[in-house]
Amino acid sequence: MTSASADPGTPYLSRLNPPQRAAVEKLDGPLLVLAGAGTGKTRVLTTRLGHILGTRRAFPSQILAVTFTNKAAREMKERVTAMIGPLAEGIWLGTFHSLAARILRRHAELLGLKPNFTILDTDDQIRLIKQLLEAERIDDKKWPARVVLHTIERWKDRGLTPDRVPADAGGEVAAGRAVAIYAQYQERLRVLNACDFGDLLLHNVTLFTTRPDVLDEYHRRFRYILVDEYQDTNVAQYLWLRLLAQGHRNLCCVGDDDQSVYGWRGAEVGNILRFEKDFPDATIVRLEQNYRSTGHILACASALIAHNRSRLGKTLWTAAEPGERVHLRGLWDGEEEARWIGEEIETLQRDGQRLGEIALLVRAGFQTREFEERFIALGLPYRVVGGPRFYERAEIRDALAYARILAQPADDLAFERIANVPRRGIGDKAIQTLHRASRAAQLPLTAAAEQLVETDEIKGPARSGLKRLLEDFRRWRDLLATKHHAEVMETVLDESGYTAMWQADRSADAPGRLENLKELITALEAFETLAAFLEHVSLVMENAEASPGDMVSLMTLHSAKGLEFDVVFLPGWEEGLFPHPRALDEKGEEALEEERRLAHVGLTRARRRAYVSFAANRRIHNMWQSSIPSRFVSELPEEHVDRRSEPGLWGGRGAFNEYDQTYEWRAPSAATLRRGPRLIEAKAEVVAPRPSPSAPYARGERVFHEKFGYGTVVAVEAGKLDVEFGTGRKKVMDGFVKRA
DNA sequence: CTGGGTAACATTTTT
DNA sequence: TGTTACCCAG
Repeated sequence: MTSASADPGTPYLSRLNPPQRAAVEKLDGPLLVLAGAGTGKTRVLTTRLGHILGTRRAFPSQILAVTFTNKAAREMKERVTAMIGPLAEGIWLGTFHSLAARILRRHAELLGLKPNFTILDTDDQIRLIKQLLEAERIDDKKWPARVVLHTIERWKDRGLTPDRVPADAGGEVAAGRAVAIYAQYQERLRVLNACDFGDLLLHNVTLFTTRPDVLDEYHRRFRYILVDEYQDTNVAQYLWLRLLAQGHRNLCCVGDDDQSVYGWRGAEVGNILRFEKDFPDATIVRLEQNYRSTGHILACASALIAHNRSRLGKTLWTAAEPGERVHLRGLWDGEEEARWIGEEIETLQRDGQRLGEIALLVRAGFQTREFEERFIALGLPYRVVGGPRFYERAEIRDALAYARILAQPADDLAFERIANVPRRGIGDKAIQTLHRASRAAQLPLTAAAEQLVETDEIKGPARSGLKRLLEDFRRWRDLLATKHHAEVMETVLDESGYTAMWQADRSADAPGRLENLKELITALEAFETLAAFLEHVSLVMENAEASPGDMVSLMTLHSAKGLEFDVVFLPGWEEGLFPHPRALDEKGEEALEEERRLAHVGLTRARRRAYVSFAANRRIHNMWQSSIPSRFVSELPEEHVDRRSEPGLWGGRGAFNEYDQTYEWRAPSAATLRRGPRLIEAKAEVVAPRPSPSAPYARGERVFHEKFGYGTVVAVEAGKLDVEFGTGRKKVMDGFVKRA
C-alpha cells in the first residue's frame, strides 16, 4: 500500500492514486495535468495547495490560484480552509477577472484609467457600440451591435489591442470598419473611465509587457501559480499566466481538452498544446481513472468522444461495476418525450431515488419549457438552474446605474440608462440635444446638462425633468458624506420614484423586482464603500442560491459542466437541435467536435443512470419539424445501450411513422456525415402538420390577401400559410386571407 | 413624449 | 411560442 510509504506528516497523500499523487508532489517547474471527467481534479488541486503550504514552500500570499467561476473559487477556498485552516485566507484565490481587476486597480493610472474605473456590463457595451455605429452611419440592421461587439471581444480574447489588429481584419463586419470601431470603442471606454470584462485581462497584459518593473513586483510576489479548467482559457488569459510565471515557472495547469465547450467565447483548446511548446520541459500527468460513473455509461462517453480527431487522447477507465446500460429511446414528438421522462422520474422516485440527484440537461435554454410544463402538470418539484444573473436583471442594473452616477459623475452610460427611468419627460430628443452639447463642450453628459438647463435649448417637461434630476444628484451626493451608502441608496430609489414605478406596475414580476431591490440594499450594507460594492456586484455577485429542497434540476449542458448526478436525462438528441446547426454554420468541423464534447460532458455527469432520447417530430417556434436522431446517437456503442423505441420509430423497419410515408429514415451513411451537416439539415424538412381546425386551407387552394392580392397556398401550418403570390412567396396569417 | 400595435426574431453565456 | 425592436397615432 502506498500509505505505508507516505511521509508521516503528509497523510493526505495516501488518499491519492499514483498519477494524482504525482500531480501533487511535482511542485517545481511547469506541470500540465490532463484530468478527465470525474478523475478527481479538484482533489488534486486543493491537495496540491495544501501540500505547498504544508511543506512550507511558500506563504499563502505567495500563491496565485485561478479559476473561471466564483463558485469554483469558493469551493476551492472552502476545501483548502478545511485542510489547512484560516491560513488559506491569504492565498490570492479567485477568478481570472477578479484577480485581474485587483491588479489593475493598483496600477490604473499607468493605463490611462483612474482606480475607481467602472466595469461595464453587456448592456452598456451594446449601447456604446450602437452609438458608434450610428455616428459612423453604419446600418445596424445589417450589422447588429451584438455582432460587432462579438468581433471586438474575440480580438480582446486573443490579446489584441486595436493597434495590433490587422487593418483588414474583421472582414465585412461593420461594413468593413470593425477595426476602426474597435479603436473608437476603446477610446470611449478610456474617457468614461471604464473597462469591459475583456479589458481586465488585456490591460493586465499590456501593463506587464510595457512595465517590466511592475511585472517584476508580481514575480517576486507569486511563487506558485495554479490554474483550474485550463482548457477554457483564452489567449489573453494564457499570456497573462505566462507572463506571471516567467522566472520561477512554477505553473500548474489542470484541464481536460475533452471538456472544452467555450470555444465560441474565445477559449482556445490550443492553449494546452501551446503549453507543451512554451514549456518543453513540462511534466504532463494524465488522470484517467474515473471515480464517478458506472461502466456502461463511461464506455458510451468514451466511445463518443473517440470520434473527435483533435484530442490529446486519454482513456478513461473505472473500477466500478458495469451498472445499467445507457437508456436510449426514440419517441414520436417532444410532448411524448416530456411525458415519458416525467413517468420515468416518478418511477425512480417510487423506488427511493432522491429528486435532487436527478438532472435534465438540454442543449439550449428554451428546451426546458416543455419539461417545466409537464412537471407542473405532474406536480413534480423542479428547479431551473442558470438563467439571468442577479446583476443582469433590469431593476438591478437600473439601481446600479443610479449608484454609478453618484460614484462617478462621468459615467455617461449610467446616466443614459436612468435619465428617463422612471419617466420624467427626458425622451430621445432631449438626450440627443444633450449629446450635442456634451460633444461641443467636451464634457460628460451630466456636466453638459448642468449648463444646458440654464439655456433655452431645451424646454418644456424635458427641461424641468432634467433640472430636477440634476438637483437630486447633488443632494444624494451630499448625503453620501453623512450617511451610510446603503441608506443613501434607499433614499435614492425612493426619491427618484424608482421604487414607486415598480409598485405601480401590475405585471406579475413586479413584486419579485421589488424583492431584488431590497436584496441589493441588504447586500450593500456589508461593504465599506460604494465602489467596493460596485466591483463586487459586477464581478462576483451571483444569483441567490437556488432554493434548497429535493427537486429535479433542469439546465443547459454548458451549465452542467463540473456537476454530477445519480441520474441524468439527455433529451433532444436530434439533428437540427444537437449538434446545433448554428454552431456548425459558423465553424464547421471544429464546432462539431465542440458539440460532441458537450455530449461527452452530458454523459459524464451521470453516476448511475443515463437516459438519451430523441423525438421524431418537434415543434420549434410553432413550426413542426420532423427530425432524425442525432449523429451522436449512432456513436453510442450498441453493446452499452439499452435501446427501446416506439414501434415504427427509430430502430424499426424504416418508416418514421404511419402518417408520413414520404419520409424514410436511414442511418446517415458515412459519406453523408463526411459531407457535413448541410445535407442532413436539408433532410429535416417541415412536415405537413396535422390538420388544424383554425386553418381550413389546403395546399393548392387559391386565396386572396388584402395587401398581396391573389395567390396559391403552398404550405399550411397552424395559423399560418405559405402563399405564392404574383410578387413572391410570403408567410401570412390565415386570418388575413379569404378564399378566392 | 408615450404607449399601443406589429413585425422580426429566436444557441450555448464561467466573468 | 414569447420576446424585443421599431413605427405611428394620440
